[in-house]
Amino acid sequence: MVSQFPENSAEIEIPDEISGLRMTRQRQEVYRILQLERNHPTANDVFMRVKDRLPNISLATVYNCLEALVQHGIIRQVNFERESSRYCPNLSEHGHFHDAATGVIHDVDFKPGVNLADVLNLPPGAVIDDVEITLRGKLVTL
Amino acid sequence: MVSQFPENSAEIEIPDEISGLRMTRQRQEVYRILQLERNHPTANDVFMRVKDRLPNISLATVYNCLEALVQHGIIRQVNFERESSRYCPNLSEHGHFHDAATGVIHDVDFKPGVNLADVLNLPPGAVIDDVEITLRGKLVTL
DNA sequence: ACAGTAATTGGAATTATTCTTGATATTGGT
DNA sequence: ACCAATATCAAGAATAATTCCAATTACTGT
Repeated sequence: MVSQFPENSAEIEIPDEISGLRMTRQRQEVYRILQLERNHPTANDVFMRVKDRLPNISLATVYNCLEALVQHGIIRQVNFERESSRYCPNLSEHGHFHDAATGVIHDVDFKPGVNLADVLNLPPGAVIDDVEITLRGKLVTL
Repeated sequence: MVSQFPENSAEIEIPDEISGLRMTRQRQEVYRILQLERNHPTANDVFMRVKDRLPNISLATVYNCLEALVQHGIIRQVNFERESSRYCPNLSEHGHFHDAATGVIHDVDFKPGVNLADVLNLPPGAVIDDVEITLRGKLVTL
């Protein structure tokens, strides 16, 4: 089953299955919110938004859906300090800039052709599976 | 007051005050553990270790001490995913390599002369206060 | 020594997240 | 289409790290 409500202009088509994960109605709606809200929502943010469409969904289900999507590499889980986890659908390898003034989190792309080993003194024999770069600072209006 | 127990070979002298923070007995002992245990202990790890010397210390105090030390820039707080916070006395700007096999966390230094703006497409006007780089992977014996 | 401030304790409270259990839904085989 | 097996969901209880709070205790400057 693909998404209902084609009357909504912000509609996003989500298939029945993504990389081996069966996209149930709940997972579709959770995923849709992430596509629409590009501001790195928390599980609770997603929960509140998704209730518009699925009034009976539970927070536990939102957590389950997010976990399933993360596990299948469909979305990314992002953590800042000890704050609640945030989720983003941007799969390209990227970092995050956390604006201290506004609290807004901006995606930061790597410049092409950059190699980590050029920048860091990695321990010998280190094979990197995952990189996480977080910047904190302010946006100064020029 | 400086540290008692000079008979301990692993003794580390800790002054009465560090960068404006009064070093109480509890803060001294917490800080000492961090200097001795360079393996990024959690608050609870520190708590258990520090009880050898201060049997009546409370976990809340360990948290308070760690917070005071972090706030005064004497130690750094490091977070991995949603795991409990870890603490390290290495103040030089560095990243962390998390060995998935052993769970050990290695400090990773930046190569000299590297500028973040060379590597990342920062949003215009971004002033960076803090950088956090975490790598996850395995150490392969060559 | 005294008053005022800061730090410590121990336990309760908080918060994000996970777990558990029973109900629902979906799939594949016949 | 029907049934059994499996997967998912919902609701609330449980957990774990951390913070908060109120009552002592320690330290500081005068």
